[in-house]
Amino acid sequence: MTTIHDVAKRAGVAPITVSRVINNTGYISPETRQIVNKAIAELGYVPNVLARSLRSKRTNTIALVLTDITNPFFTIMARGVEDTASDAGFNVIFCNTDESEEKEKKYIQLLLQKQVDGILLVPAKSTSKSVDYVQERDIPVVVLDRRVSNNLVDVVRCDSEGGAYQLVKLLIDLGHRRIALLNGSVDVSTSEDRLSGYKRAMQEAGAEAEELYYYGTFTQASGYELARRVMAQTPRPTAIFAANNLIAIGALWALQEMGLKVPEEIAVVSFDDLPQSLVAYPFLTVATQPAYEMSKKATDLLIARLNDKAPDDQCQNIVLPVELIVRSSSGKVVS
Amino acid sequence: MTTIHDVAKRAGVAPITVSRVINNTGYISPETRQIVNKAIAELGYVPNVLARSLRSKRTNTIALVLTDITNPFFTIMARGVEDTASDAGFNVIFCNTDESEEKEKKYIQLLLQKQVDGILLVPAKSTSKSVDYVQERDIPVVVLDRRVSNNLVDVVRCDSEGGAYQLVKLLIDLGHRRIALLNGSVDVSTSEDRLSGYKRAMQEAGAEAEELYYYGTFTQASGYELARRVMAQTPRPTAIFAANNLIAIGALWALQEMGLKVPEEIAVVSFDDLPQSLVAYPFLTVATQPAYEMSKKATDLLIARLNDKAPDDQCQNIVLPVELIVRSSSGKVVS
DNA sequence: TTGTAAGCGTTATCAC
DNA sequence: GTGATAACGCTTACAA
Repeated sequence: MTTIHDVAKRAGVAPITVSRVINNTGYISPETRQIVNKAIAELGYVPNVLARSLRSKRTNTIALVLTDITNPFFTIMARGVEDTASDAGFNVIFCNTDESEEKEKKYIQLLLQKQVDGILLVPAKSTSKSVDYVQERDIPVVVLDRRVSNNLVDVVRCDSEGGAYQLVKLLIDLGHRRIALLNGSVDVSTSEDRLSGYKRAMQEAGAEAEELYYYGTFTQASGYELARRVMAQTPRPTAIFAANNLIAIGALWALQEMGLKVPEEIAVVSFDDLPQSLVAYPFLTVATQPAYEMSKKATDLLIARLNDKAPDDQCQNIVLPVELIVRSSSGKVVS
Repeated sequence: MTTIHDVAKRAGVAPITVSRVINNTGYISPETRQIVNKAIAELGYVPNVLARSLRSKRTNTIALVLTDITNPFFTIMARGVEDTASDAGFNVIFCNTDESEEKEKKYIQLLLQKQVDGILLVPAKSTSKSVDYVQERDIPVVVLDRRVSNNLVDVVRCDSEGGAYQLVKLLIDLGHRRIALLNGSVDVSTSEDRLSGYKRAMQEAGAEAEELYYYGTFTQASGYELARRVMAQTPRPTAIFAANNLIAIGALWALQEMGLKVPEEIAVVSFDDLPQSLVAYPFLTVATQPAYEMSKKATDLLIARLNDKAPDDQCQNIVLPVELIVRSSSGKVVS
């Protein structure tokens, strides 16, 4: 393996001079720089960032801890973080927790071992102890997508309550009163907030509006399960509000199996859109979150913290608006 | 920051003893182990893997270099690599090259700087010099999903030629003779192989079968573009073979805009399925690749190489079969 | 503009 | 079973 010493010897300079050339620090005469660069090229030298980081106490690496990268919402988020971090000279390590607090803890520990400069966290549970654990070790954290019980932390997320309200309001305006919410997991703030928005809209609709909500998980399997259960009731709901895109798809599978036509026999709306590039015939009415923009904002904030560019006397709580996209699955006015 | 020295001092032992406890190496008396573990817990000590790796020359980290993680095919691959590597005690760094040789080169360099133990590479071009560059520095590489001009490297991929043949054969058996292939990029082996399979099937069909193929990129935008161009011809093709899922979706957008019904007015088949969890009403006839299994195999092979468990006198060339899934988009027999 | 010396936190090597 | 010492490859602090 070629080290900085080998390069220095070949160039006839001291190792620190090579270091200065590599890092563009301090004054170097053009001639020396050229000689050093020649030696680097001839030897095919690649600096060892482990050694660099050990000495400099900076890894230029941040981590994104999320629940499941195969969910397109998080895939897009991952791209947003990667693109933003990369532009700022940072690398990103991704970790999937599968909504498990235990996995989250394990990964957080690993990341601290790796001396990451900062962490972006989508907490598995709103009661997550991970934020405290990281903060105790003086590593900056920014919480992404979900609220967390700890107040002394930066949070960047979208307006789940407002989005849910808009979707349910739309259904109500279309004439629906029996609207079932197929929700995600308990203990996740987005579930709670979407329920709050649902309740607000339902309560505004008055006494005939009947609240029907069910917790599950944010997966297609759970959406399928809940939809079957809900549709077995009498009288049946006339509309379904799925708390995310995977739940919505699971529900659509169930409805199709049961021979129910959307939106004629049952209206469906959902939180989270699917990326345009993955859908042949878009027909789901959704509240869509700016996933890319959100992750970009969070990454910028984290990097600002790393560079002491953000006022650390107070935490930021950034809430981005969601956009209602009305397509055919919500149907027309019900008489 | 708490170091191994702090723990050693508190436990009244030498640093190396703490090291032995952490790593479970050598003989340690149960009492000493307990004392050390107590000190670790009390101080909230987290080992610095930078220092460890610098000394031990092992990072327990591998890298997956792919083109775009927002393509579900690669998202699944990423999960496969992560899950497999994690089980074997390795961490994974992901990099998106966006099919750019330049980005690929930049990332490869970065990964070598980070001293990754090995690299899984989906090469941007089949002429990629990256494999050589990495091998010159004695880092094991396994090439994933695509062939590469260098023969002295392990490759794990799927049978693009066979899958393409099956899809086109299906169309031919259904009566189609004017079949347009909307292909991916030139210089990517999967494009070449899918074209080969297409040609083989077309040639078997005899003289009336008219070869129509177009190169683009593996994106929805390109599929849209090519479909518009192809469908403007007279006489029009009666079937489209999209070289991947994104191209297929782009083509479907174009066909819908042009008011052409699938499969009544034009049949469509595609390479790569979309994950079940993302599709409400599956209707595309596809050749689906075992992405998760492929990435698992590749990761296992790489890790075997890292542990000197694979015979290194010869490279492996693993080709996995693809599966034909016939749905409605390919239509019924054309009279 | 360039160089010397020391140290980052850990483990390999050898010793007891 | 446990420990002393040196070294991994680099950069900080200080000097010249």
